[in-house]
Amino acid sequence: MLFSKLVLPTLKEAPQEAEIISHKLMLRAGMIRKVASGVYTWLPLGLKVLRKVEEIVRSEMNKSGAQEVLMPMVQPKEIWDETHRWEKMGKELLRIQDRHERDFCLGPTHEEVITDLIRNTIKSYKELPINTYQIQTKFRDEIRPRYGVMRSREFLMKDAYSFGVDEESLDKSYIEMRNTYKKILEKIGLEYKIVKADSGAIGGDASEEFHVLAENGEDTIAISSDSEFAINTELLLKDGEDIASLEGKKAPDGNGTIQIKKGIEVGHIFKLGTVYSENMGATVQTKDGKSISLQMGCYGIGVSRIVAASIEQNNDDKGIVWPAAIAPFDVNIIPIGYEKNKEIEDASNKLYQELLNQGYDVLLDDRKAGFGSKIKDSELVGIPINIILGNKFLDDGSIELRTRDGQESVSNIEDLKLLFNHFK
RNA sequence: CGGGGUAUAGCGCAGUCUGGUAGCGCACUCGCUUUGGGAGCGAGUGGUCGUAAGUUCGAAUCUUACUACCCCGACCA
Repeated sequence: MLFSKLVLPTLKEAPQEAEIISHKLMLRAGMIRKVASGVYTWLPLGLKVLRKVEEIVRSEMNKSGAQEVLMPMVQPKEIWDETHRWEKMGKELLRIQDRHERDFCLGPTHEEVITDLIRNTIKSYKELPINTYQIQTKFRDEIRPRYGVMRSREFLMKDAYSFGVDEESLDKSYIEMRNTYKKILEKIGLEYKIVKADSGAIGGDASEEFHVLAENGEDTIAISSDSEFAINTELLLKDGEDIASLEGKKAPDGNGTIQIKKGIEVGHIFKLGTVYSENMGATVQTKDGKSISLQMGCYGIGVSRIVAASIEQNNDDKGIVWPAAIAPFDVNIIPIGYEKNKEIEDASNKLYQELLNQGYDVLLDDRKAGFGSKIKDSELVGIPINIILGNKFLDDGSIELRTRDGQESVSNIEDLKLLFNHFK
């Protein structure tokens, strides 16, 4: 009735395809299933987490004053020719043709589309600055997809593009996004580091990456022992030098020594300058009637990658330990003898409704299964709070509360409601 | 693309060396008994052994080609 089997299609053993912990746990917890290399279906449980991350990102972006748009995934060759990226991008750009043999690509990023929109829409400095964003599926035909949704070919990304009249305006937008990204990662509850980075193929001047710290991270970063400064080691290494040799050396910013850590890049912010606006003729008129190319910035967050990175940073031998803000459910009600005992069934159903009404995201595990399987699954999937109704409830009305981090307490149903009421 | 590996039921595996027509655990279905840490008993369902060709009386097993997937490198949110 309340419980759909598709919510918990858990696996006792991880499929052979998975190597790292987050990938294994996402498969075991029934969050994702592979369709092709680097291409995944999100199951209900995984999608709930993905949507929670997405909502936090959206809400912080909106607070920053950015405007949400939705651009197409399929993009015509013509605009990519204008920036010469149709040539430059290589095989990572998945090219397709329509029935008229016109060339298109699946969007790996959207600088061309957004710049096209802005040049046709914004004509005066008075309408600037502006920051636009979207949360949308990207496709990059990665040389080697791996680690499940950590490095997939199709993935969900929030990409934002700012436009302003001068460098000062760009700086402001950049700082605004930098602060917004901090808020997003803090709200989600991840340990992260802002890292000086190479701006790569997208081009432009300055750029910084946001790394979630985790042992299995693909990037290696050098952190100053005595300051907030961090830099991607790919910028530090000279030819033939290995990463280990950096450890303990003087930090690049002069504050203490270098500590080496592994990180997962979940965000990247760039000052693009006028590269795209010059190529595509995105100009506005200034106060004194001069025509100038727009100063652009672009800011990306890997929404689906954050889900994997969160698991990579927060897990134990039992399974996933979600930060509360993005857990698929807040509470799991575990009845023992649900289908056999009317008293348990009624109490569970009632509690489920009431918590739902109070605004909690609640699951009722009404499967015909023993306590062992239910609690194991709950721990695997990482639901922060479990409410157990069993023999003790029948005896004297007591209910057990058990958190994912192992704290147990006993209560009765009225006190429990008061407690939950208090927290909401 | 270079190097390494895997492919047998939904998942994990054995069987391959030494050819004889496919098996185990979990899951699933039915029945009864169970229900506070992945329940027990009984009865079942499910596989053209990745694909194609070859060798052979006979191929999961030997040969060749191909494909998919995974891992290590360059790319990236």
